[in-house]
Amino acid sequence: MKFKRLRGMHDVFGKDALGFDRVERIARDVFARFGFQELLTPIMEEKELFTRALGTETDVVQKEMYEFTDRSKTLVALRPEGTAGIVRAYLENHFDKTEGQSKFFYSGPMFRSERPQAGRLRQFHQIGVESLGVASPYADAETIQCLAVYFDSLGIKGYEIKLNNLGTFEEREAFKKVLTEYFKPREKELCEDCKARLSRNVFRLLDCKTASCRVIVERSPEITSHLGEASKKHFDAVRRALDGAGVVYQINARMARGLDYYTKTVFEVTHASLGAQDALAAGGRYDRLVESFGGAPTGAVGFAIGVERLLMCLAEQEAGQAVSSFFVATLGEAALQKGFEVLSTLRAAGIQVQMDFEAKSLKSQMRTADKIHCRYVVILGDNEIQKGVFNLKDMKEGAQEEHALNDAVKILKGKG
RNA sequence: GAGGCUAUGGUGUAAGGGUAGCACGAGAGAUUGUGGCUCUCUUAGUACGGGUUCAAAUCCCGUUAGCCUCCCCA
Repeated sequence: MKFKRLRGMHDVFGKDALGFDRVERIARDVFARFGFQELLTPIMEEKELFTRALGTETDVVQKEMYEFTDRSKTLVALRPEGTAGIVRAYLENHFDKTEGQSKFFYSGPMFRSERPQAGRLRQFHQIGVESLGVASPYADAETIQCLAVYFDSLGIKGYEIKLNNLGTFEEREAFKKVLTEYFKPREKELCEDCKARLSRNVFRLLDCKTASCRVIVERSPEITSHLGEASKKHFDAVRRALDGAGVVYQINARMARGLDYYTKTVFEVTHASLGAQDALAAGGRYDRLVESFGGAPTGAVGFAIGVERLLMCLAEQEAGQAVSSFFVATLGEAALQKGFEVLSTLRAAGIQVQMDFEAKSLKSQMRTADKIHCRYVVILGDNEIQKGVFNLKDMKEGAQEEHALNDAVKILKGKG
């Protein structure tokens, strides 16, 4: 074959397509219950939007974005995540002026040019939620609870919610110094990766998997004890609210996030069955992002779920059931013509019905009907056409009845 | 982006220098216009490009893709 799909990009069909559909349907239902409205943004934006939002130093921006200059010489990028676009749309459509608070959900493809692996694709899908215009810790708790309720509704077992608080930008900068001062004298004992992380991004050092680094990390200062009063109070309030709502979580004081926009609350949902790419969803508060886009200081919190990873966690779903309940089988050219008419009439009446235009023998048509799990077959041959009737076979019972062609819609509706 | 492992009909697999085989699937048929079970027949493959050899699915090199770990993240 001449063409192949691009690396890290998948075709979705069959069981996966059903999974996508189910996951999105339940998301709509649950998110609506929590008051989130759908907001779909374009998959392309000015590149600058993402570098501003995510931070120029992040890997996502530095080496993973699909970017190009379009015909009008604008530097654009395929979105690597959903939040930046939502915040842009929030400001551009004046939600900040017309609504006290705005709660959105979205669903769609994201693009990151990484080396593919199970659970890591170049085009992947996220479903996410953003609450804008709320600084209250209850919004954090609501968001996290919404995520938990969603996973429970899908029937996902064994997921873990990890919670941390990174403080304000200022607190985080101050803590970065504290951390660097702690690790610097121990640099020689660190692994090669961590030596690099020390100057590039100290926070990443905290979740290093090397045993030797872990020993050092375990005794490192924790950010929770370096927070200001406001951040501490916020964190406590989030925890109390979650406890009150019965959401189970774990505090992980060493959890860092890769995107620069997070402030205060951050969280991550992991699942042990996923292997190396074990983050099922992640999110947090980003109180400075709206401001950095030129809006007023605006509290905001949200999360994104990796749809493909979610599907990997779901137990094997039932195989696809009948694509339709009725099948039209014909014999001969005249019947084929008549059959097509009947087919169209039935479909216009809202009945799910299939027909095989190629089949030669009645036998092969019956076989096809059986294979796609049709319960009833409408049989049309010259005999029937002359009498103005059709035969209806019940594939399950094996019984067969004759009815007037004019009553077809009425009869089939009664069976359906 | 780094290291490693892998690649045989549509799918799952066998053959480990000497005839590419099996199962499932798909298609047709088993007394005239009736599915499922059974039987028969048909279908279709060594990822791609080089090299070694009398001979390559098998050995070597490269490419591509997938997977695992790292990195990163959803």
